[in-house]
Amino acid sequence: MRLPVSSSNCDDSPLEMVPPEVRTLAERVFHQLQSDIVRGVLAPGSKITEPGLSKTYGISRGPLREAMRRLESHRLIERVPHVGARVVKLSMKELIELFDVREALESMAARLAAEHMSAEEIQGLRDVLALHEGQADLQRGEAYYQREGDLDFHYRIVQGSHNKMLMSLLCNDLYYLVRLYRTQFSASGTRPQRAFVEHHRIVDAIEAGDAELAELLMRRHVSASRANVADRYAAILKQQSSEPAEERQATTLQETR
Amino acid sequence: MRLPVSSSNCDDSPLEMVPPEVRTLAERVFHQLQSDIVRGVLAPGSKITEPGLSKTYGISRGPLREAMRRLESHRLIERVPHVGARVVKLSMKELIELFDVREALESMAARLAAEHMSAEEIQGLRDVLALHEGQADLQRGEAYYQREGDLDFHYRIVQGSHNKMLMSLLCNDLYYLVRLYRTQFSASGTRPQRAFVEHHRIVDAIEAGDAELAELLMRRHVSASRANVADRYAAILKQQSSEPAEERQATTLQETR
DNA sequence: GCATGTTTGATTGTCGACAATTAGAGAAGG
DNA sequence: CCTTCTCTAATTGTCGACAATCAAACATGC
Repeated sequence: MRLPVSSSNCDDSPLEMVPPEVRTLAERVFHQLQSDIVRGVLAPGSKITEPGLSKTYGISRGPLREAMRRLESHRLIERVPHVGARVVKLSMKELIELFDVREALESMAARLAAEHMSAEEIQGLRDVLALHEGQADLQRGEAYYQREGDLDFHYRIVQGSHNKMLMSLLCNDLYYLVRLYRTQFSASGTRPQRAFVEHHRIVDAIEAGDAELAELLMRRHVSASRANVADRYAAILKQQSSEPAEERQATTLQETR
Repeated sequence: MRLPVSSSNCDDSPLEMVPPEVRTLAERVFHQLQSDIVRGVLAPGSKITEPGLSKTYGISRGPLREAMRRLESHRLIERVPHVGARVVKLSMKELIELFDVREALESMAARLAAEHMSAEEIQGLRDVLALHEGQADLQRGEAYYQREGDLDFHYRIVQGSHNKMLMSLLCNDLYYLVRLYRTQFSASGTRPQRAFVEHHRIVDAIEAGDAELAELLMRRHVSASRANVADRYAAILKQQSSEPAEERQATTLQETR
């Protein structure tokens, strides 16, 4: 039973140009697990057992444990020796702390981007914005915006900083957590439009080479995003406490696997 | 042959109150490797093989590979599939990038510390400073200062931020790299005294609850430290290029193991 | 002599089995 | 009925062996 490990992996390239470094089983299951956690297939707080995953993904426990160790380092799962592992579940305090760190790091990225981004990279940024402009869900002001496109935008700015350490911290350590909770607390109301405007202002500052302004605008942008997420988290908590309380697992999809 | 893995581990506690979570082999060898890398026992850039380490530490390759995967996530070693792993070796550019990130993160920590630190924690900070005051090597202005004590100081401020995400990033991801290179590029000349004064100013700001000032001072402090390290790195590079070039391994201790 | 192809040795990747530890079910006692 | 203890089942930690892959040494041909 050799069920394909990368069932949701989009690049079943015909062959040639084998994916970067997805040749080893441990690599594949790592990315698969990462994706499953971020997408909510494995609910936050749910317990994961090695034999279970081993059977699910059709691999032995060796590579699986290595993948889990990496996920642990990236803060996507939490392990207790001799007990087991659970998918991480951030409290509201922790979620806000995450955004605080983002604020410091991304504002720095914006400053560096204003100093170092090439004309081509800036054009790429503009293209991303233009793409969002035409998106229907943005006009409708629905929660759909901010799902992936927003991260594309932030990704590109981080890349534009040309600071590998910064890129690694944001893209490998923080963004997966952000994506994990973005699904639940995606912005709504007038926030998407405002965010879109803020993105434009930031790109303007970067294009003008105004590092100080880019940093300031990005700091405000992330701060506003944090406020939005905090509001929605509080609203969900309130709604939960009004309901009698049956499982207190909330907004998750499934429990075990 | 059950040779004790933690030969350099100082806590052979009689028993009772077993160390936090150092019960599993993978944990022990992880900390051991981390220590050996940071202390320079395993030279930056040197290749490390699994059978070699496996024999050195007297454990099987299973737990060893898990430890290595964690070290990889923490950026202390670099792996290439099917090829092997090497101890990380930062270029001057990467080292400066590391300090840039430190600047952003630690200045944030200082700001939060000014807002959240308790009286006891501030007193602890003062104690650390008082301890340094009496240290002989500080007066002599030698390179010895800045080895561990400086980090103690920074550790405490990061703790004082009360932001777990920030603590994790700085203490688990960045400080080990900082310590790895601090040995080589430790400050000298008038820098130690100046750093000491800067530390005092920062604590004053924190005690006064002046978050903005604490942030600014910490930003300058780390920035000055980066400039110092950059100077010394450049000096070593220059000295190297004048020497004919025999191994270009430079400032390392040993090659393989 | 240099480039190319082959072989060999070692290292990495993967697997299955066994030992150690834990958490929960169930029995015994108060 | 609750507490405590024991025991069992499942999970985690560890090990040794086998297969896949790579790098360098060797040989061959031009």
